[in-house]
Amino acid sequence: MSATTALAAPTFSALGEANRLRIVELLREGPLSVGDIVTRLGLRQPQVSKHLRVLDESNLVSVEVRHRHRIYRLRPEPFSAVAEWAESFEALWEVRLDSLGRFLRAPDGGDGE
Amino acid sequence: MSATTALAAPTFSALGEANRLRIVELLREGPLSVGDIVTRLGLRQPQVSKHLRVLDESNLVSVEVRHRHRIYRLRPEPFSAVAEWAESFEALWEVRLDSLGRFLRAPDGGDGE
DNA sequence: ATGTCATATTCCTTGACAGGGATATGACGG
DNA sequence: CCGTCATATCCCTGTCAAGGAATATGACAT
Repeated sequence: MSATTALAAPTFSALGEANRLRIVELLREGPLSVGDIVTRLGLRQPQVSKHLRVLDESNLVSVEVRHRHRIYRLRPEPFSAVAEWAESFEALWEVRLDSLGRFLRAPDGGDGE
Repeated sequence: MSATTALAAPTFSALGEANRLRIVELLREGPLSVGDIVTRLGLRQPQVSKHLRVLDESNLVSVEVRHRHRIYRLRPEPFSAVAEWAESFEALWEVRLDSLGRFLRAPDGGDGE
C-alpha cells in the first residue's frame, strides 16, 4: 500500500517548472513528437528537448522512436504515485476539526509549556 | 469542477525541495513549532524559517501564534488540489492500452507525415 | 528598562537551472 | 556520399534559490 508512496522531491521538482508543467498538460491529451510540442507551445526546440530530458529522467515520460521522430508520452506510474501520496493527506480534514476544538477550549494564557 | 484543479507550478516547486518535503511529511503527524521542526529534522533554525515562509506563501501551511511560539500546520486545500489533479490522469491507464494497440498495428515504414 | 527566548530577516556565497544561439548527431532520401 | 529533417547537445549568460553566519524583531519575565 505504501510501496508507491515513496514519493521523492525530484518528481515535484520536475513538475515545478512552468513550461514543463505545460508540456505535461499537453501530453495528457496524447503522445506527441518534439516538433509538435514546439509548435503547440511556441517554445524553442532545444528548450523543449531539455525539458523532455528532465521529464524523462524523472520517469514522467517515455519515448517511442518512430523513424526520425521521437514520440513522447506520459508514464502513468508517477501520476498514480502523486495521487496516492496526496490522498494520504485526507486525514487533514479531520485533524482540522480536531484542532478547531482544541483552539476553542484553549485558554489564552494557560498553556502548559 | 475545475475550480480546485487550477494547480500551479509553484505548488509543486515548493514541494520539490527535499528539506521542504521533509517538513511537510513531518507536519502531517500534527502541528509543530519552528523549534520542534528544527530539533526533529536537525536543520538550522533560519533555514527552517525560510522554508516555512515558502510553504506559507504557497499556502501549504498556516500559522497559529501562541505566546512566543508559532505553530505551523498543513492546510488541507493544496493537498486536495494535488490529489484531484493527479487523479485526473487516471485516464492514462486506458490511453496506455490504446496506444499499445496503435503501436502494434503501426507499420514501421509507413508514416503519413 | 533589560534580558531572554522563539522566530524572522539580512547579507553573502555558491550551485543549479532556464533560455538563447549555435552546432552536433543520427536516420533517411536521393 | 551528401543533403536534409528531427532531435539532442554544448556553451554562455543571467537569475534564482539554498545554506551559513550574524543579526533584527517581538513578546514575555523580572
